[in-house]
Amino acid sequence: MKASPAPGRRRTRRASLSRERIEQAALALIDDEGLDGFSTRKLGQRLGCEAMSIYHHYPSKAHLFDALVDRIVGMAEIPAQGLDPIERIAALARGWRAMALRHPRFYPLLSVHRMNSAIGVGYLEAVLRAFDDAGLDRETAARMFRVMGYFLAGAALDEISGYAKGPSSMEPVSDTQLARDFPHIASAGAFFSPANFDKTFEFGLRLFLDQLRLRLPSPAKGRVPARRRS
Amino acid sequence: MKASPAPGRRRTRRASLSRERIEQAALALIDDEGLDGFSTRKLGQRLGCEAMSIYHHYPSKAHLFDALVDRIVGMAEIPAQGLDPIERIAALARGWRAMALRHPRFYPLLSVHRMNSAIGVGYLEAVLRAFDDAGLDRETAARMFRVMGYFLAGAALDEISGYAKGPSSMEPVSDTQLARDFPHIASAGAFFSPANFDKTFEFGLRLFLDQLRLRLPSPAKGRVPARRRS
DNA sequence: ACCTGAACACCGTTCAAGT
DNA sequence: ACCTGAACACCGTTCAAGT
Repeated sequence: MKASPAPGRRRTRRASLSRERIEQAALALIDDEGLDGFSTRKLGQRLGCEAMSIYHHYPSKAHLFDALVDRIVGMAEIPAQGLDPIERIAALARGWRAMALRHPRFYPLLSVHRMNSAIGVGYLEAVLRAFDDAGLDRETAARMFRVMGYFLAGAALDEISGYAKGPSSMEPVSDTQLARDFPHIASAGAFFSPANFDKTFEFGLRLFLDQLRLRLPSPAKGRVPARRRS
Repeated sequence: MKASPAPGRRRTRRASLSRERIEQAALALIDDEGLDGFSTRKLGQRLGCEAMSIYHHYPSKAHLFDALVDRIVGMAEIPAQGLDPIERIAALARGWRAMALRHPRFYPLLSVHRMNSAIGVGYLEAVLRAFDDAGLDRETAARMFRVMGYFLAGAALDEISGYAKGPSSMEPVSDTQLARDFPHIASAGAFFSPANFDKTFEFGLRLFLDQLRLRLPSPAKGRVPARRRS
């Protein structure tokens, strides 16, 4: 992990630059030092080249980060289309969360990123298709899709900021003040710990899926839903 | 709005610096130019002082931003405690959203900020108290509180990135490709427009409140719920 | 106590030049 | 085609100094 030159073949001078190498090194740098710790100069250092060499492969840092978004979103699991739509939706939700937690330092960027690349839209298409396949009308499917996305974004951000120290530094409330002035928060604190992230996520997902089932036109239990026109 | 010196009294040399003035100018700067456009030097320019003068009032930029978080969260409406708990929860949800949209360029920072100041925890306390007052057991109250927070965070971020151009710049999917390769997204696009933000938010809020009512021990219709011990 | 100004160690990116 | 190195216009922050 220390830019070991791998002295094998002689054709590559110094493991010449490529999008693949750059993106992997960029992701590793962000995993290690966070978005604030990232810089093109540090990335160049890891790659054994000048910072400016990167600009031959990406027109700007923003474009490199766009590529990272695609790479990470592309890692999110998409269940087979033959499965039951509700099962698919649940798997997509859990897959999104797993993807977010695989690169927690990067996720804050993803959470404000508009996913309008082919890979991003392709992922969203797979999710929305599951809602359509479940038998919801178009409007309900679209809104349920959106609401689940809200839940997923918020859950990921909460879990990530729950792991990190966070940028807050002013006057954190002490435990004694918490118990005295904020009794509800104090007594619920145990449920907000990282050990509870799984349970809270599954609780929220079940809540959502319960409402989803209530909105289905028929029970559709175990039935293969017909593909909608087009 | 252009640093007009307001030539009134002669006691103040040049409207001397204060936390109040600094924070208001900082917020205005972020509203105008976004978090990326903010810098202590630009802020000094707006205040008619050197950038370093700010450091006499805050130990660092992070501390100034913490103060802005408090200031903005403090603006979120907290409904009177006498109201019905479910009404309170709905008002708190709408109030959070309104607060987020009042300073959309700042909200991305708030979304990853740990709210552990007295003001932040005080706000969370008011929200969680409403869930407890509704009659839920402690664990359900804590998890419902968290899940609503997830929904609110995701909704705010989606609406904000829906207004802005966003950092994405690579190869946005064209409308013709969208219609061809991503038919579900294409036909649902109308429901994702800013004009639909209100409806989607209210849809999600109702979905959540419906599940909340299902979990209440008794209908509790119009009844004033007893305060829980302590 | 409150503010200044030079300085330091960083950024992303432009540009002309090297191979 | 691919990479370099100096340079430019920025950052947040330290520090010694001014009033």
